[in-house]
Amino acid sequence: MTQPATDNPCKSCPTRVLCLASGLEETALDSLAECVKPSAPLEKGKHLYREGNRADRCYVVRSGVFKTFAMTPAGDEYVTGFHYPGELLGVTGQATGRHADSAVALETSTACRVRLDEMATLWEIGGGTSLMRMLGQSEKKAAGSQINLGQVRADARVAGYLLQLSRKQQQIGRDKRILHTPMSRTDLANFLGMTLESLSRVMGRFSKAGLVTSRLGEIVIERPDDLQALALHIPDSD
Amino acid sequence: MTQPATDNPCKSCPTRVLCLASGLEETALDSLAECVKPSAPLEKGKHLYREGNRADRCYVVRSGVFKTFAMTPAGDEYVTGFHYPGELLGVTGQATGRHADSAVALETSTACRVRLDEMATLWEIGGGTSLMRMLGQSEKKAAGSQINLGQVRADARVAGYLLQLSRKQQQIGRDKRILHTPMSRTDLANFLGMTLESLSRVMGRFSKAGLVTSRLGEIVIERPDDLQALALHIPDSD
DNA sequence: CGGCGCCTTGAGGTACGTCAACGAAAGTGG
DNA sequence: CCACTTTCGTTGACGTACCTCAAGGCGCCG
Repeated sequence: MTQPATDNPCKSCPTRVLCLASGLEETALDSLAECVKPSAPLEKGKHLYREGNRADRCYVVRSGVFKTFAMTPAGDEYVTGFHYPGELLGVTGQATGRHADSAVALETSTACRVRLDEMATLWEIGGGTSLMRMLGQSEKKAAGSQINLGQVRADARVAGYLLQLSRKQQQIGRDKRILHTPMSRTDLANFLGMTLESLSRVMGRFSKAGLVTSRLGEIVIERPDDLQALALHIPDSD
Repeated sequence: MTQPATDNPCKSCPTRVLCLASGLEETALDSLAECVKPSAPLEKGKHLYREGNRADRCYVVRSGVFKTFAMTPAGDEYVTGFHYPGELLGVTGQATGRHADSAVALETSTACRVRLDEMATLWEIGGGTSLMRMLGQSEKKAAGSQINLGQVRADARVAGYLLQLSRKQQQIGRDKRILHTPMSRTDLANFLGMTLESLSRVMGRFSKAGLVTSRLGEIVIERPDDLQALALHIPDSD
């Protein structure tokens, strides 16, 4: 980095190409930085927002990983997704003005706030299409998950999700073979609609077959083509 | 209706309270009608848009029901959702500029087009919060489906979806007990991640137990509480 | 060392997929 | 108007993948 430290967090943001800043003139970034404020780092386990909170803003993941989930009246947790840099969070809350899910950091993470009442200016400075693009990605990811969860076989659901994560890694400029997975097996199984034991067995089978190797907090894809054959093709859910 | 026929389709729209028009001043509706054009009625089986088409707009269902789906390279169809009046369609296409799914009318239906390049004016006339509200509902619906599909038992998935439809019926001002279901069993089973036969058996069991009665193209919920007990509670997915 | 998460591994039951035959409704042609 | 075909939904028998219950490694921290 030869350029000096700037007080504009958008100009120095590592994920700006994924974000609202994408496609904006350099000069518009100053205006953008007034609508979009990065949060202080949230440590593992800290909430970005909670179910029931007022939802007068939404968020963009800047670094780290977040988990979103909802509770049943019985107190069971239902994981609705894992969210990597460049992804929108908290949009569901805009339906009613109160968040319908909770978001918690799975490791030290940061997110940018976008206030709802600043969005009009966001459109004025030309960030509207970026916003729509991100919303589209968010819906597309949801649709991809939907198809993936529709799969009957547990192997297919796991393989499909690993590939989705792989695409995400590639999109944020990392090695697509190395999946960064700070979530617990419990959460992952919950999200994929299976039991902890089933997920463990599937991963065991994948490892034994040489499809993947799993270290602590990461999974390495060794043979993507074979995984692809197990999963059905998901319409590019980046 | 005592008022004369108007050439502003938004003012005469039966679903305007669900739509972008909600919350707008009466005077702003004229501006809104310039951004939002209703389509001619689409007959059953006609496409609103197709996978791969340019996505320079999105849609709001005005009447009828649409099915969205994607194809695998193998040619299998994957149903991603059924969409009732007041729901947004085609947002996923904004991610890349090309539609990632196809939308087809399940009965004679209409939808309003919202051109992407008109959205800036939509924000100017105050429709931005309505748009965000609708986007939020769309995401919320997706999250609800996600949780529902995460259910292991087929009974729970079916019960959960019937209740979701029930809420939708109520929202659009119809009897919440009577579900309007123009989709084929095949499509419904596909969407719910089970086989035709399983769905048939589940419905048979529900009918025999007196939980529902199913006529042609509609399902009547007789004992919502018992259905609720079968489904886990889904966070209000209106 | 002992307690506690977190994950793995094992044994057994069952819900759902698969295959296949049947029935009912709707569109077609004579 | 009635056989024919086609589509769609129901019902049955059987196998299997996954859930359930339960016990057993590991790593972490007191």
